[in-house]
Amino acid sequence: MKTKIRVVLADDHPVVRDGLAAMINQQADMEVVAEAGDGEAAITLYEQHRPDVMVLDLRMPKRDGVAVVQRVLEVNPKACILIMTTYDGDEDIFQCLSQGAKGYLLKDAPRQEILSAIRAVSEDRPYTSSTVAAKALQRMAKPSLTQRELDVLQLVAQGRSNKDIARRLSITEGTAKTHVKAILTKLDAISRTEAVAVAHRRGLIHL
Amino acid sequence: MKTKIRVVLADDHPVVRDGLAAMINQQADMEVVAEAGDGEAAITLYEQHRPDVMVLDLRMPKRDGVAVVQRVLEVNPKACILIMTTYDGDEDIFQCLSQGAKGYLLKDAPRQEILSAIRAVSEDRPYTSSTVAAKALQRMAKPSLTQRELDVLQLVAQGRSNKDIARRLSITEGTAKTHVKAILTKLDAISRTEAVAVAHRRGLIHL
DNA sequence: CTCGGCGTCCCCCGGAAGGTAGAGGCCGGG
DNA sequence: CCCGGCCTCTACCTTCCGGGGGACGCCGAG
Repeated sequence: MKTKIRVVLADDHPVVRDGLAAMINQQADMEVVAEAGDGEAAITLYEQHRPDVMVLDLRMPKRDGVAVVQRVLEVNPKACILIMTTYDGDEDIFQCLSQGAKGYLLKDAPRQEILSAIRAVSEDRPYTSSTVAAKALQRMAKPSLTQRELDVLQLVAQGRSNKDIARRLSITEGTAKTHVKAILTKLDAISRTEAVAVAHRRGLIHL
Repeated sequence: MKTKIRVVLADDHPVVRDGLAAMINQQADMEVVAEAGDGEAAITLYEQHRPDVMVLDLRMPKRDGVAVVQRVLEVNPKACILIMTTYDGDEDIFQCLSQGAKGYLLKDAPRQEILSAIRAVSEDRPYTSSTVAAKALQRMAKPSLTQRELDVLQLVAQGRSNKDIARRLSITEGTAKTHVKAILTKLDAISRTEAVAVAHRRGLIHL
């Protein structure tokens, strides 16, 4: 038999780590070599162990998944990273995937899917669950917000007025309104409140 | 040795169920007798197995935690239910606790806390993690929304205009505005968008 | 270089939102 | 029984939001 697939886990919930570890160690062809509870530990442990696969939660303390992917791929561009998160429709997913994460899974995936995703990624084959693939296509069609618009959107989501947003971003109220208008158009929303709802659904913002 | 504490798990993530099951079955004094992936199964399995403790996720398909708590306590008012969820600041928690759930935990709790919570609940002692207890006290001080206001809030959160809200609830626009005003006052928000942000933070609404 | 996207700024205007100040009906608890 | 909370409705007024334009400098891709 070949050597086992060495896996590092990163998730802030001990319960989830235990679950994955139990699931993985039960398999003959893979084993967990380390577990991290936050983003920084994840990076450290990756460098220490150089595992074949890293299973990564998107939402973590200290550094989120996106930052970890970025950093790890800087160190080792061939790293095989499997993203695992609770939410679909999350913009962060696409950031991770376009940055080079090899796979993406939802936490509510059945055991079998999780395991085959790990195997796929370990062989450098990309794995993306079909629901996510579908979302990706939808997303392509839709206009994306600029960085500045995301800044504004963030403040809009906090309930700030245009005037308030302008003050915080050191621009005029007129400019703030221009950005808000652009956001409304791109998100196909009638009011700022609806824009927030849509943006949240798409994972453009995290409340 | 006494008979083991018999536990039923209910969570929609296979990974989490595995993690809890592994953690629990490793203990000498407890065992998992059944696992449910949604609310309906949870109810069925409870009635079938009559476990000493039921560990319940708040967010589940088909029936959410609140409904399950209600139903199970109807059948057996002495049922020991431990709520376990990802989010704090969630209004549902208080509904569950006031309906008779015996304990509440966050999913990011360490192993030891989870296990001792199960033991406490199995002996009919209430268990509430300190962070939640603190929130409960804060909540007491704050004004609560009426049912009608929650209805309106739900629509506000979807980005509906006052006129739209009025139409959907079969009331006049003026009345809708009255409700929105009350919401703004109670949530201490300046604009409807801020109200949505606050309400979401407090778990009054789920987007 | 030229074109397009981005960020910044400006105008006008109608309509929606939010603040103020009431008032009547209905129901449950003291 | 009467008080208080809730839901409903009303009118007036100010401010803000959102739709429609147009304009400028900057920068990077073609």
